[in-house]
Amino acid sequence: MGRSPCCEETGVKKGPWTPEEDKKLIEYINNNGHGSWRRLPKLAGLNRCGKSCRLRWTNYLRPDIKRGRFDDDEEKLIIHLHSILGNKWSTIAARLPGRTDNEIKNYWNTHLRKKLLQMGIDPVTHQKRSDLGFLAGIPNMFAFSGNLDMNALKLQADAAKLARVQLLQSLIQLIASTSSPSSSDLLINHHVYGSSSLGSFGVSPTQDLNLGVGNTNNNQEFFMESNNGGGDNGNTVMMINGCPCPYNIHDHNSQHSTPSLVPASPETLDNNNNNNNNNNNISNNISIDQTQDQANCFADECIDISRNSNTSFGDWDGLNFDDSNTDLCWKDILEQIS
DNA sequence: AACGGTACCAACCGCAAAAGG
DNA sequence: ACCTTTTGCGGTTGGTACCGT
Repeated sequence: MGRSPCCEETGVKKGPWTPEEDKKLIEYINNNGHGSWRRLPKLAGLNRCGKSCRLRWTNYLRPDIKRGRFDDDEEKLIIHLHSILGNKWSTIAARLPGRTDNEIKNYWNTHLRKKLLQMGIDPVTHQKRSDLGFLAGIPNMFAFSGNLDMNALKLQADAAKLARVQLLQSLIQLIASTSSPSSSDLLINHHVYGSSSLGSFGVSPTQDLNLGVGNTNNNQEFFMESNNGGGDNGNTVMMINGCPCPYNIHDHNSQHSTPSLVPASPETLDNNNNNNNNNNNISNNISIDQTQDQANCFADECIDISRNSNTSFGDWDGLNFDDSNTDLCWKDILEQIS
């Protein structure tokens, strides 16, 4: 169990390897194998500690090492494996031929971790971040697609789509948390056909559900609960804190039309109160009536899109986050909540 | 051109498990 | 069973390239 003394040796060289040192190490290992790493430096004529030689070989000089950028599939696999294994870099590296644990670790820390953060995903837990702090990063999130290589385009397009879904979720969550009791007795009731998962993004199945439609995890602060398995074929109710969201954004049993706020029946209210009184434990910091109208337009379009979506993000592209002429008014919503 | 900030990544450090005597 | 040595791993550091001002 004792520590290796090799790196405590004095007089051994540290720092970057020279081409000459690399050549010596490669030639020695090609001819003799590495054998004992501790004895290798002396046998190979290198003024390095064995540990340094081993690291140089395993992380850089090994002939089967694949250099260059990580492609899209590798990125997806790393994210997926990290969601399962955590920082088990060597285990993750074993699943990516030609990649070293050090390389994957570096890539995670410099690229993928930031990507997930920008998408509002906690890179440690791979869960959606429950706070709204990531909204502050939205401008970066959408500017994110400006400096890409071709391999990253698809992943980042997915990331942008995910961000949109999460933005919608957060907006509705915020509206729910800022309503007054007099204007909160409304019920979201809409229908979603098909599913919305992040499978194509490479997040593990358990995380897929947390991010989109179909989650039944009551720990989620907000999610859409889907009943796809039953005869109702995709009847979906928006849920907040495990209870039906107390807003009627739009009833999609009828044809698409200008949404209206429909007070829920007393029975509905009672049920909601019984399910979770916290939903009415709320502050009222913004003009909820105005924001609700805007949110209704926004959510209405989202819901329509989700009705027609049958794969990962499909028609979420149809959400217009940029057009100032649109009646979505999402920017206004953001301004009001900021 | 100079400077400061940032990103990247090779290499190092220290801990702990595995292997060997 | 115990101790020492070796190896592997994950976190961190520091040099350097790049970019914006």
